[in-house]
Amino acid sequence: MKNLNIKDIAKLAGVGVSTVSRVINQHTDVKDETRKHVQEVIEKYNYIPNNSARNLKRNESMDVGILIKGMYNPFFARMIQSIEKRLSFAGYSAIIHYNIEGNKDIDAANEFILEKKLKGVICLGGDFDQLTDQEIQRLGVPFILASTEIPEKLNRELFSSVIIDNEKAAHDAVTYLFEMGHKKIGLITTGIEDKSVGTIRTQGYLRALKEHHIEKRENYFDVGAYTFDTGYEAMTRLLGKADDITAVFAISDVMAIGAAKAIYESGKRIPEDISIIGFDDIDYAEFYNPPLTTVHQPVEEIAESTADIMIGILDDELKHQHIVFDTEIIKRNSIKFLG
Amino acid sequence: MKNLNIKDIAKLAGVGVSTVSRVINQHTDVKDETRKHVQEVIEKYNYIPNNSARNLKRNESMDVGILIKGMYNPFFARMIQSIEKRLSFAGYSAIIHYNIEGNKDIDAANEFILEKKLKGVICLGGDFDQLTDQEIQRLGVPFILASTEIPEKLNRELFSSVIIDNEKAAHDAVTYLFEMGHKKIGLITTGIEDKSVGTIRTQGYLRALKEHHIEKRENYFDVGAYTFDTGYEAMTRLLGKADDITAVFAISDVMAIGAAKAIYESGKRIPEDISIIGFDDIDYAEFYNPPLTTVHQPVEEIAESTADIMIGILDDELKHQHIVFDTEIIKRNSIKFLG
DNA sequence: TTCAATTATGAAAACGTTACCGAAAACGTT
DNA sequence: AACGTTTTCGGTAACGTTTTCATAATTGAA
Repeated sequence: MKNLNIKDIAKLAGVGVSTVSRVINQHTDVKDETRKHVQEVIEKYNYIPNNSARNLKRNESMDVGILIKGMYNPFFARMIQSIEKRLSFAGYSAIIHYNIEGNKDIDAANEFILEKKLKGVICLGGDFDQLTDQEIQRLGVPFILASTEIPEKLNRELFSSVIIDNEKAAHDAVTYLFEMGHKKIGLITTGIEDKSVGTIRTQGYLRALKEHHIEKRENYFDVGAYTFDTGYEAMTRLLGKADDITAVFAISDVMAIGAAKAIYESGKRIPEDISIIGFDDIDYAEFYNPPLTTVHQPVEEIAESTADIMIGILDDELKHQHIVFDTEIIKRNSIKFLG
Repeated sequence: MKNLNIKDIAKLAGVGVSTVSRVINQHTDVKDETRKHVQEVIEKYNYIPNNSARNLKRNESMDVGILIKGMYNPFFARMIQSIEKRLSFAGYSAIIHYNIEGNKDIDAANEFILEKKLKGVICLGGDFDQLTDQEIQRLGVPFILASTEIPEKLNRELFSSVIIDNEKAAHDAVTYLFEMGHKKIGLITTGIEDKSVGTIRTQGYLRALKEHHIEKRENYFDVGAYTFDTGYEAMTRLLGKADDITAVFAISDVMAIGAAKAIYESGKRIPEDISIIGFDDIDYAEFYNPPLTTVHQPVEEIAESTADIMIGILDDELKHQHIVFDTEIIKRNSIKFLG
């Protein structure tokens, strides 16, 4: 029972193929009567148009790519799901690809697009500091950066972004720590040199310190890579070289929780001996013991905006735009008030 | 700068289109000399064959679908990533789709395949108890069930599966609880009526009870839906109607962690007052406080096997097969020894 | 009724590949 | 040199759509 094609349907319905095509694509120039009849035949024989043929003719696909930077990460995992849901509802497919490798995030995107003839690309995370307007234009499809840092030199009409203000969020987090009486504040971050999200959050930390006249101490820093393990290791080192800290700011919840394990293993308690604040507000944070104080990113909204922008642009109803969502400190029980 | 096609390359290389096609597809019947020359031209002009045209001609795609049952779930999220990695390495794309809806998991798969002309489908979770051999055959593509329960009546040559023995794993978990001195053991599961994973794990629990001559008590059960929230709610109810339990077995780590929160809020401690054992061994478990004792599923291996089977079958090097991985109880600190 | 304007339809030419088929070229054997 | 084999190659017909173009059917105005 081979699959029917448009010709078969045309014959079955007693019309020409172009009429069937018009019905499928909801063109207006077909008589209501014939439209209904053709639709019935399509229904009856369960005909599904061949996507490859359609894509070939139209020279495009209905696929949008999601390129994810880095290893497994619950925050991105959550975003992917919401994006896919919305994309799929609008008739698009999500093709996901994890870009584990290094720094050429834009090249990865480009290859991805060319190979799969994608209609658009969404990047989750990644470092685009070297990105140029030219490169974006060469991509040739709507390009959205989500949950990353946006280089300022870029022409903002060429792409969309949906992000948070990482510098401010980090600043607020350590300010909150300060308000709770903490002055010796450790930092578990992911970078200090580049222009990545981690570095920007580090800058927020630094600004808050300066603002409250707290001296910056090199031995209060350590670096991980957005995983439980590396958070654990970073904290272990921190405990060794900075045993006087009363609080630590980890720039991701998973690192915060990794760090917590190191704290417990060192015989200290949270928050009695060391306070800790995370970043992201993954659902695990609320259920951690003690419930983790953290800066909340509206994942769901970020994901939905991202998808909606892509859909809007693809449907020609939207131009590129740049959204920055507010973050919020969710106060739970991992921070002690020092008075 | 429109994209080049195979004809352009043929002209540029001074050969026929079929020769270029042969080079692209690594056919053997082309002289080494010409092959090299054509390859150089392809390289030079950065030519990428049009996938739609190729798929149309070959009447197939290079896409394999991943259909995921239920809402966001860190266990599946992790599997998706590993499967995608491997699939992508072998030249296939992963098209993911979350099948939130009800029970017609096979219909979802079928529609998915037809619409996207998928080369194969992998289902993560889902309930296939109503599935028939006929339906599988009608799918027409390699079909792999992962991390779910496999109905016995099915002809095992028609599909692959990679699973664990849920009944035994659950049985082992509560047996371990028994060996640690527990006799009043609560259960947080997801179902008791159907043929789902949850029900099978419930049966393992029941068998262990019987084996150790522990009376089954209806008020020791409660039901959630694989989320933190529902685990929390289930435990809250359990605490109300069964305040004498000394341990609880949650059939997923996220429900266990949700349950833990309810336990803490009731003023009890883990494991001093109530012991808890989870299922899955998601990475949260190791980093939870206290580290959660749980039954470990080899996610990575399950994912890799799943992908490898799909690739093997697609490349005609493998037949359908059925793998069941061993689980293992990871003893951490959420269980008290009652003596 | 007649003609122009509009609407509805079908035929056929693409879109960029692959694969079949036959022919040319290269090779070996006598 | 003549022949049969084998290797290498090019022409071309599909694959199932969409879209353009021409034409047939319908409508409206005179």
